[in-house]
Amino acid sequence: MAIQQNEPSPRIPLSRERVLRAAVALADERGIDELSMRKLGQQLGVEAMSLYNHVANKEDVLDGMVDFVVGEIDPPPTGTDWKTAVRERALSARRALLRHPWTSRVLESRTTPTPMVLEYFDSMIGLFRAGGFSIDLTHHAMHAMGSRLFGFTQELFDDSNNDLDPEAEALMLQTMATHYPYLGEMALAISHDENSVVGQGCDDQFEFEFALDLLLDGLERLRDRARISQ
Amino acid sequence: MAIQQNEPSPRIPLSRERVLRAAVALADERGIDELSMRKLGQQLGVEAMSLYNHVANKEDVLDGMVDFVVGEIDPPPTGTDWKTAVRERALSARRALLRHPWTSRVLESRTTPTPMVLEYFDSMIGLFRAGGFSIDLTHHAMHAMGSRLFGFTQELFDDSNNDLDPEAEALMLQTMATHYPYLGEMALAISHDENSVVGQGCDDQFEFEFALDLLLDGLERLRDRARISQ
DNA sequence: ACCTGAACACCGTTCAAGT
DNA sequence: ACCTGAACACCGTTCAAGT
Repeated sequence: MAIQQNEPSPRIPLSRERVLRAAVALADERGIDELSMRKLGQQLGVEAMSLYNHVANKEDVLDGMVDFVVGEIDPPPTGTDWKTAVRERALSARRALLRHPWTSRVLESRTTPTPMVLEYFDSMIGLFRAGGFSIDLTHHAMHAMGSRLFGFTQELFDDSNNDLDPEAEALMLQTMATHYPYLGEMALAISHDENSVVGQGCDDQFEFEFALDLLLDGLERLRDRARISQ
Repeated sequence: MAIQQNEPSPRIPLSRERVLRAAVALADERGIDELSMRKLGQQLGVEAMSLYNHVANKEDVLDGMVDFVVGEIDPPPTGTDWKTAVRERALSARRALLRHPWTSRVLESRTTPTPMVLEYFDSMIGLFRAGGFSIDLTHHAMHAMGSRLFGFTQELFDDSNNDLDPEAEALMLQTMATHYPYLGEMALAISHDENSVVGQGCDDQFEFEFALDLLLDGLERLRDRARISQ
């Protein structure tokens, strides 16, 4: 005979999973600015301090929330050409972000990408590579996909807050290559000089102009086509 | 005989201008997370409460900070073709945002664009129009410039938090058209049906796919060109 | 092992009181 | 007209204390 209670999910024990789910739900309903550890605890019928048994701190919660959304992105379709595969993936990502509109702002505040985010990028790189793109062009393509052309290029790997020594750096690159083969391949190709670090060797100015010119050229072509057909 | 003091800018009276300058400097040096009304006051040698004589609240400060950065973007060059004009403008915007890296995150949190931001968009639209782009293609071009293709389209005018009645809406569109001619032209063209509001009539899904396909087609072209030349 | 109460060092903002 | 001190309702987080 189960005892009925009005409390939200009363008997289910707290867990990281449950905390993150509640955080996503709260942000979806009330906005990310309304998310606080205290309100999150309240939502789970628990004091805020209890959350720290399942989660390191609020930053950890935010990381977990991003992972939750990234986890909702469909895996790349199989048996199609690279273009529809990349296309479907980007559209699926867009749908996930539309379901959780706070994600882009939270993403912008993250300093280091989580494994899930890296996995998403890695598989996206894999699609380009499988489509016959050179490492170099794939690299530019990835930057172009993420850039905002009103003045801002999203840096995938911000190397400015990097306090690792070269050996640790090389080791990290090594282990990364085993988990994210395409990311590793690209990182290696980009930084094959002495002081090589992941993301260094990215000429962000070049990448910005690459995406910008790709768009401008495409737009010009469309304009001229419209003129001719008139 | 001026009296010397070590206090930072002691005799200069407080003003909105001075508050915003200090806010930008503080965010540049210590990061946007470190910006608080209390620290901002401290930086100006004043209690936090004094700031409220020159600024409505913290949101107002953030709006002012964005305007400060947008104000640093160079005016569009004259006497050049549309492409170099748009290009120079985008590159200038990028330089401004690189000088103040917190801007993109603050921009993302703004709900309504300030007049300065509108002016920036308006003049950008003007460049496309002067370059012979149709209103329609200009509209798509503007969306494409601002979109982030990993899943997120930046909405220039988020109409979801719009509580104006149709008459007020029409009046706003009218006054907007006088201040921002190109924006007004476009808004009018987009929403020429009954329930017309600024930004409604934007098929965001279409815009996202437009930018995405423009990039994918361009990338394909580059890949094939690289293959041939090899 | 997990949850709590009290406490600490912070927030943004209001308001009556000072000059 | 501008600045201030005290106060309010919030934060994230620590830690000793409870079960």
